[in-house]
Formats: sequence, structure tokens, C-alpha cells
Amino acid sequence: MTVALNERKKQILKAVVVNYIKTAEPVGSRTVARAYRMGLSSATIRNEMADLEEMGYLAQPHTSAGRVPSQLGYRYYVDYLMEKDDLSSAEEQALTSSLSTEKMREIEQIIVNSARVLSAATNQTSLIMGPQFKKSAFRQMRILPLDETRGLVVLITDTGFIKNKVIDMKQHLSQAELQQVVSYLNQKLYGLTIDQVTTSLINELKRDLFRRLEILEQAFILLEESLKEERQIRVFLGGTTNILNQPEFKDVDKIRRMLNLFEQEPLLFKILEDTSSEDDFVIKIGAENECEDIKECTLITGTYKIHDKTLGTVGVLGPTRMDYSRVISIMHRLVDHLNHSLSS
Amino acid sequence: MTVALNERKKQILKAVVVNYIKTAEPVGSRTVARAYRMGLSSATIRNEMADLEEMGYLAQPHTSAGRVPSQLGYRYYVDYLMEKDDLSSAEEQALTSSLSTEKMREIEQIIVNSARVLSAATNQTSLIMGPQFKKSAFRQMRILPLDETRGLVVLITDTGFIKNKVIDMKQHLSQAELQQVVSYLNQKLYGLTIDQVTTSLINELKRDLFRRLEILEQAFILLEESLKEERQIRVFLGGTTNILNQPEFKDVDKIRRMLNLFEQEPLLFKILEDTSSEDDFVIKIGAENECEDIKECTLITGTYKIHDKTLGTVGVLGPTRMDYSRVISIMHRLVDHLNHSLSS
DNA sequence: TGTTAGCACTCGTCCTTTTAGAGTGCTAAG
DNA sequence: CTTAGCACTCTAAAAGGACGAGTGCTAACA
Repeated sequence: MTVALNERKKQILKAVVVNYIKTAEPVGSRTVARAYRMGLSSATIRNEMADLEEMGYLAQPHTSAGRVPSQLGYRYYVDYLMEKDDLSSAEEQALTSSLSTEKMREIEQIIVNSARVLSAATNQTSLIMGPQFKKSAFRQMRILPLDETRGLVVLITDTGFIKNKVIDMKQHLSQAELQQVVSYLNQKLYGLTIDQVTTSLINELKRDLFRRLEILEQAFILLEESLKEERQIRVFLGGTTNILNQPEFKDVDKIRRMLNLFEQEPLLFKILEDTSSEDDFVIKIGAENECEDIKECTLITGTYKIHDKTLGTVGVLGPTRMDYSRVISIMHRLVDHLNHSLSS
Repeated sequence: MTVALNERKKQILKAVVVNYIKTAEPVGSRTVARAYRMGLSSATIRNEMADLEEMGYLAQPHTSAGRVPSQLGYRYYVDYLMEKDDLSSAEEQALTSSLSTEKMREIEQIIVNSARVLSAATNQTSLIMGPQFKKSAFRQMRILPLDETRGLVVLITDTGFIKNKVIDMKQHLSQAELQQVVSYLNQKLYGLTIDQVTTSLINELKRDLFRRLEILEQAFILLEESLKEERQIRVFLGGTTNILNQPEFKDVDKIRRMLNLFEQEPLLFKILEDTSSEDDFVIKIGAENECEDIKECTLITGTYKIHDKTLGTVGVLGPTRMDYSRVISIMHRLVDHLNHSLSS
């Protein structure tokens, strides 16, 4: 598939991409000749650039403008040409300190903060998918009676989720009765993921229990409810207004579509889920993205884990003209940090 | 203060405001003459409009454009001229059905949904301040041991808040010991607002308890923590992108400032808190707002209650050229609905 | 054969000028 | 007090022109 490029073409392509990422202006042959590839005249570069355009790596906004990387050009750059970006130690330090986890016990706080830091550091929009409730394993469940007819169900998972839900109980249940059901359930459900707690499993348990306790219909209904309807897939955003800084988003209409997307959590979830791969970072450039609204953007995603179990996805979304190596470096840091600080 | 306006001037002012709200274009004397005030020529209207301008109710974007209501003009309109807007029964129905509370037990869900509905119906941005944790009254507290060293504090207030926090306990506490502290605390704190649970009160309780139980240092620290640091003033937004539809926000820079504001919850909180009045709706037009960033906007706020206790504030934010009567009608509906559905 | 200087040409951006139209203010008459 | 009429103002949009960056091509050169 990939047409072979000779060394010189590679260098030129790289020069164009790097320059365009920096300036957001089409890059002319002169610029390339002067700044990057000493010893060749602009005319030669021009010829090479014409070739690169024909091959599909570069494009021209109009006849008499410089060249701009095409999607394919970015792809090639990312796959073969990009150099690793080492953050300056000042930046590094700033990053570490703003990520510092003191006073942040709750997983949600950590994630919200990470999203903010990530967007600030990259100057792009960041998306972080929180741990998926459904994939978490059941740890234990409690029911606290609140008053005569209401109770509070508390559900705790291995990933630190704590869900609670107030439930109405038509009948009064004594503390002892509740206790019995609850401990039975805890025993049966321990270690299952929420996904695995299906309606049929619940029914089974219900039958099982009914022989011993007949009062508990209500209690069951609510357990079922509280498990079933929780789709609880939260996506945390940071720096949604950063796209306004990008010159490619000076059109109000584009902005609108983008911000609209940001308001629709299920869509964001889908976008992140589609992309994510267990292990490495995934870079989706332009039309490689499924979602119509981000076909002019690049999405870079990675996953974070707790004790080697994948918890969620971290993403950075910006125009295809994005500082790939820098963003990736920052994301690496962040994911490392997340992995580390969640494992405690 | 208010300069008297004769009937004709009132009619003309009203016509200009109504027309400008609808079209967002400066209104000329011709338009007013034709559409609203039959039997008068445009020249006459012109004279009157010149008067109104001199009095400060109208303004001219430039010499040869129509007139636009000034802030004072809007004020006068809102205070004396505005007619009540009756929603069409179709709209009414749509509103009621999308507000329907089935399957929404949690207060947060109800509010999020309300914000969405409100923004959709008004085509503006909506802000809803959730119940303030600090003003809620302590109902009860529980500690669930999770494992050897960790426990889950659950705190319940009269307004339906359920807070939980995982805490580390350096020492192992038996269920019985915990139980003792907890029930003592419940007894002492019942009915106080969270605001009233000060550090000094806690210290007092602590001394009191220490005589009987010496182990509980840890448990106390965490109670203190979980109460203190919770500033928990959530403002829920709806339709933040609606401002993009307003012609007054076609400037990217304005958009940026606005969206930035929306990301800063504490500021939003302040804005809502400043405005709110216990009983009636408050309309702040343009520079009447304290906050620099919304001096070109109008903010309309009202409060919702549960059992006659004010819980939070509902607001609609948009350009000063906003359909006041319509927005107010919708907000009335919404607040009624909130009041009603929260009291159960 | 690959490289380069030179040059005509293209096309978008920026600036100025022109034009059209909406709306005004003023005057004089009804 | 009202109104017709008219000159005037000012903006927004269209039209024109100069500029300059960058290209593609050709012909000469190593």
C-alpha cells in the first residue's frame, strides 16, 4: 500500500508537516529550502513537492499557495517520520505538580483533574472516560433503612464505585430481615461484574430466596432497578473551549457542531469506545474517525489501568494539524500517572 | 425617577421592543407605522422616536439606522408594557411531557433534566443551582466498614442529599464501637444545617466522646474532613451552545468569553446567588448584572422550594434582546413543576 | 540525468472606490 | 399637531485594482 518514498521526499514531507503544524499556514518550497534542507534549491524542492502531491501526501488549497499535508501525509508522518518529543524539564515539573494527587481520594476527582490538566497542557480538548460501572466487579451491597418506608441501597465495586439509591418499600422490613437478604446477595454476587448481573440471574436468586422469605419482593425490585438502569458511562471533558483557539475553527458553524457534540455524552462514549485499544495509543486522523462531526479532527486515545485491568480511556481531540509528538508525550505522562495513582 | 410617557410613546416603545426582539434588526419608523400604530404617519412616529431616544429609552446604532431599545427601554418594557405570554396548548403539552418525572427519583436527575428542557424551550442557556448542601439539615449518618482499615461514611440530609466518602481508619474499629459513635453523633447533630456543623462544634463533641471512647480519633478526623471540604455547590447548565444561535454572538471572541464563564462553576454560583430573591422572579438587564462578562445579557431567575423551604435557583441567560414574556411563562411552568415534583 | 536560475502566470488577500438602500432630520404646508 | 417631501448620512455589499507569495515550466548547466 504505502508507496516507497526516497529519503529526500521523506525529509521534505516531514518539513512540510512540522512547519504546517507550527504555523497553520501553507508551506512553500522556499520555506522548506531555506529552513530545513540546506543545499537544495527551491526549484528542486518544488519538483519533489509536486511529486508528493501527486502521490497524495500533500495538497494545495489553491493553485498559488504552498502545500498542506493531506490526511495521508499526516498518517505517513505519524507512522514513519515523527520524532519523540521530550518535554522540557520545566514543563515536566509543571505537569507533575498539577497532577499531584494529594487530597484527592475519590476517583472522580482524580479524573476531572486529569482532564483539566491534559487539556491545559496540550491546548486541545481532552476526553476521559471514567471507569465503566458495568465492567466493575460487585464487591458488596448494603441496605440502610432511612425511615419506615424508605431505604438506601449502597453498592460498592472493586473499582471504587459507590452507587446509592433511595428506594421505596411498600412494606416495612425489619433490620434483621433486610440483613438476611443482603448478606445472601453479597455472598452470591461477590466478584461478578455488573454486566453479569443479568435479569435472569436476579430472577433465579429471587426464586431461591422466596422459599425462605416472602416479604422481600419490594427489596428485589429495587435491586434490579438500581442495577439495570444505571448506564453510568461518564465522559469527562476538559478545555472544550480550546477549539476556539484553533484557526481551523473560526467558523461559527463548525464551532456549533463541535460543541453540540460535546454535550452528547453517549456519542462521546461511542467515539472513545470505538477507538480504544487495550495496549497502545491509537491515533485516528481525519476521516479515519467514524463520527461524522470529527472527520476534520484527530483523536488520540490511550487507556489507563488499575492492577493491569483496563479501566477507561483517555483522549485528546483537536484539528488534524496537531502537535502529535507533544500530545503523545504528555498523554504518556498522564496515563502513567493515572495508572500509578489509581493503584492505591 | 421614571419619566412619564404618554400613551402614544408607550405604544411606540413597546412596538420597537417587540419588533426588535423578533427580528434582531433595528426598527425604523416606517415599520412601526405600518405594522403597529395605524393612523399615524411615519414622520410622526419619527418625532416620537427622537423624543424616546433623547429620554434614553431608545438608541441608534448609527445615524441612519432604525432604533434599538436601550437597557432603560427594556427595563420600562418589562416593568410596564409587557403582556403575559400564553403558551400554545401544544407547547404546554410538550413541556409537561418532557418534564414528566417518571423514573426520576434522584434529585440530581430531575434537575439535569429540567435544565435541558428549560434551555430547549427558551432557546437560551439555562442555569439551575442545585440544593445547597451546606444549607441542608443533617438527617443521619452511617459508617459502613468496608474492610479491615476502610469505611464508608454515608451522610443524609433532609433535602435528599446523599454524600458518601471512603475513609481510611488507621486502627481497626469494631462494628459495635462504630455504632456507638455514630448513634451519638446522629443524636447530637440531627436537624442542624451543615453550615452549623462547625469545627468548634465538632471539637466539642469530640471532647465529650473521648471520655467514653478513646479509640475514635480517626473516625472523627474523617467526619470533619467529609463535612468541611464539601463545598458542593453544583450549578447545572443546559443549552450552552444556544448562545451560538443568537446573532449578537457571532463574534468568536464573545463566544469564547461566554463559554469560559460557563466552565467556571464558582462564578456561576455567585451570579445566581447575587440575583436570587426568595419570592418573585428577578430580571437583571444588561449592566444591572454585577458580573462583567454578562453585561450585555439578561438574566432571569426564580427560586424553587420544597415544603416552602427555598432550595435553589433557576435561571435563564441570554442576550438583552430576549423574548421576556415567553421565557418567564416557561420558567413559571418549570418552577411550579419543580416545586411539585420535589415535594414527594 | 539531476539540479537550478529565470520568468510568466495564477490566485487569494487587502485596500479603495462605487453603488444602492434604508432611515433619518428638517422644513414647509395642511 | 400632523404629514409630505427632500436632502443628507451612513452602512453593507459589490466592484475594481495593486500586491505578493508561490507555482509550473523551460532552458541551461554540471
